[in-house]
Amino acid sequence: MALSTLKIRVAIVDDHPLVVEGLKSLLRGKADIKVVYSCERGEDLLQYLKSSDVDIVLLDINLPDINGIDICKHVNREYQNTFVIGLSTYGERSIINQMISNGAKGYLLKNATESELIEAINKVYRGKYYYGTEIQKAMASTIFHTLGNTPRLTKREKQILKLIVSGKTTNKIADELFISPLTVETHRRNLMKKVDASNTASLVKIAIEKSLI
Amino acid sequence: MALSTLKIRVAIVDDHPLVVEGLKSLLRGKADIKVVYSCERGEDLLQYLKSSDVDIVLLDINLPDINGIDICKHVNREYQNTFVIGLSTYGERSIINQMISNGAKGYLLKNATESELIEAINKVYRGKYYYGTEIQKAMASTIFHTLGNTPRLTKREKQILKLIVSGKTTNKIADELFISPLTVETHRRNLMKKVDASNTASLVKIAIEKSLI
DNA sequence: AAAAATCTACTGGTTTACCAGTATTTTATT
DNA sequence: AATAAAATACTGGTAAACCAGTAGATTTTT
Repeated sequence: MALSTLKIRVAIVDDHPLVVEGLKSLLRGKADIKVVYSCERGEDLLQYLKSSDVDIVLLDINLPDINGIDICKHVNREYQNTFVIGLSTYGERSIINQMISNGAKGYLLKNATESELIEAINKVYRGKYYYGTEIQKAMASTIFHTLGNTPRLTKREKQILKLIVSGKTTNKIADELFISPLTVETHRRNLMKKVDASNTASLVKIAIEKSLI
Repeated sequence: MALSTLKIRVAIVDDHPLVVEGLKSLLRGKADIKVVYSCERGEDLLQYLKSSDVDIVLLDINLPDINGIDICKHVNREYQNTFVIGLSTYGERSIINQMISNGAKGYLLKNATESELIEAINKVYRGKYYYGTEIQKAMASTIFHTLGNTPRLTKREKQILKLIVSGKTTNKIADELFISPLTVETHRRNLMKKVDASNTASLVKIAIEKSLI
């Protein structure tokens, strides 16, 4: 239908040949999409991009040489007109966050449907974002689970926890709340006991993780 | 088209009458959706739910009496067949996270399009998740921005930071890495300087916030 | 081969956090 | 009014973190 020059140029990077072939055959029938390149290693892609233009990179996260996150960062910095759509087997939230923070405009699980893939490519090509239903679900469930089993904190405890997380010391907190530092220390101890933390570091980690703040 | 009993029963909770009217008129034309209730306060909704069945609650987050997050939690716990779709003006990530963690199956910004709203109601009614494009975009951009201006950490620093965040003390880290505690302390100091933290608490906070780990 | 960055380790001192137990006062809950 | 929960504050001690400066050894980059 469309002229060759108007087609969306897609590059595929994945170390599983089966996945590459699957994606290729899925996209072969599409009039406005053209797979212009595919490879198994991240380095190969970076090499290819030096001499050729690509609109969309379908990028596996778990590559043998460099990790997908670094490639994403590099592509995003060097090529303003090339957008990355991340691909992975599991929807691990930390990875998704890192991908997004490094400029990935879309993200799909490998079991995404054909229509999701097509929609992702089209949306991202037009400058929008796209996260597959499975990714959204994974994000939601991960959030849901990491937040389960949340201990109940009192009003004062929450208040003090916030101040601890913000980096204030016991003495400063006491000053701010017009109470004795010894009281703050007691609250601190109770907080650690409630969330089962052995020191400030894990207290803060858990507070953020379970969004107790 | 569909019988009255098969329509999706929607309740609207928002303290801006204009928004309520807007939503109502948007949904009035839909054959398979029926707005069965609307109110301005969260308490009113909870009262209504005691005597009536509702499939979907369109819930504003910034309510005058109780906050939306608590209502969401309550509805989710008490009524297994009632699903909540959050509504808010801004896509603040912390709020979205809290909503999801309290069982909201969908989330939209108030400037969502008609088709987004309809799709959200239908998907959530069928047990799926739905987050509007604007929400996804807001999430992505918030993540992107909170992660901007990230200091570069060395391999060793990252390794030690991970162990600190996981709650290990300097001595334990030294043991684990077969180096002197004094070295670990130096790394610790350098880490704090790099991310501009004055103590462990803020170091951990920043590490998680900027996903340096 | 030289320069820069990273990792390593030290001295010597101050501050803050952590542990355990107790106990009074204030605020909700029944 | 009675009970429970939360907030307050203490003693006395140990452990860990924080601060500043220095500096040799190793690895990476130029």
